[in-house]
Amino acid sequence: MLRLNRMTDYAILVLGVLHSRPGQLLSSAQIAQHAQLTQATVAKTSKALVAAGLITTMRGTKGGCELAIPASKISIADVIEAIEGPIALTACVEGADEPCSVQQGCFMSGSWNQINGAIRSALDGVSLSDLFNPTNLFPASMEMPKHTETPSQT
Amino acid sequence: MLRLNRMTDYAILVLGVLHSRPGQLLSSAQIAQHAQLTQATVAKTSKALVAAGLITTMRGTKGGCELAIPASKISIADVIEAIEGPIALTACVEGADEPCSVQQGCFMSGSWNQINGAIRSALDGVSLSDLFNPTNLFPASMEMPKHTETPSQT
DNA sequence: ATAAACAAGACCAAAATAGTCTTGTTTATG
DNA sequence: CATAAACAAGACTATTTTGGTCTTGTTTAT
Repeated sequence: MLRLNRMTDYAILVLGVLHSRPGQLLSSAQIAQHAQLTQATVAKTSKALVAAGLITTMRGTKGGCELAIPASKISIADVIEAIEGPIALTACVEGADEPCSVQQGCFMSGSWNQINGAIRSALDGVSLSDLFNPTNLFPASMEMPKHTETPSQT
Repeated sequence: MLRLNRMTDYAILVLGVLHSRPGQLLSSAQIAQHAQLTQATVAKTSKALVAAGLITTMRGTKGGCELAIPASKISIADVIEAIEGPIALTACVEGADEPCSVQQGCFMSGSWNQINGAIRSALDGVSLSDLFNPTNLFPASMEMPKHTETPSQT
């Protein structure tokens, strides 16, 4: 199972809380309460989101966080990259120092770029507002009972 | 970074070795030698590949492994699923027992199916033979120097 | 009967991840 | 100016996951 870090999951939650309260500066403690996380975990998550430019923070009393850009402009890929780094399936080569210890192994190489590109565009194609309002993604087709009329069947 | 398990990487190597010697029964020790892995690791990898029906094994002296189906019929998705289980990015819900501990969190839900579907088809679209012969994927365009004529530029 | 191979699972080690804690800096307010 | 509330940064620990090994058992050709 390819799976997201739990921290990425938390990041989505945090962004979701901020999204649900547009224009408000929320302290990490408030976010923690809404997302049912500890303040420390929210703070840790926020750090990466700030670094990635997805949220902005104000320090001092009355400080807090808010979305830096609208949720519709933030893709899932952005969040994953903010927390987990570049999106790429790696095989054979992990870093770059050891190209490949096996001669026979490196018949591949090029194809991963193709695969990674496809995955990235899949993740890039869904914004946080899509995620938070799933109806955006299902414009009246799909999941419909069979007996209901469907506009245009695939 | 979304990354493959190292075991999945090994599985691709093992399949690559088998693919490079079609029709031969190779013992796990032989595969290990070619893939520069230990016999034990190859055996562990093979177990999952057998369970997934990607390779077949013969027991006893003269026993060994071979591809159960041609490499062109095995997709990257097949290999990943064989080793890592179902392909799906999970967020919010990990398993199924605890639907979501956060009310505000589960505004999402549906969209992940969309995302997962896209990722799966990306991984499904590349077979092992594509991976082993990357030229299949680059039918004379892409990575070409600018000054060379390109059939149809995007 | 024996040896070479796979089968299966227990088990340990190592690495990655999650989570906590401490210390420091910024800023509004009385 | 002092204080309290908030973010900032990073060290540190614990947990979980992953990787790898080992042992025992079964199958089969010679």
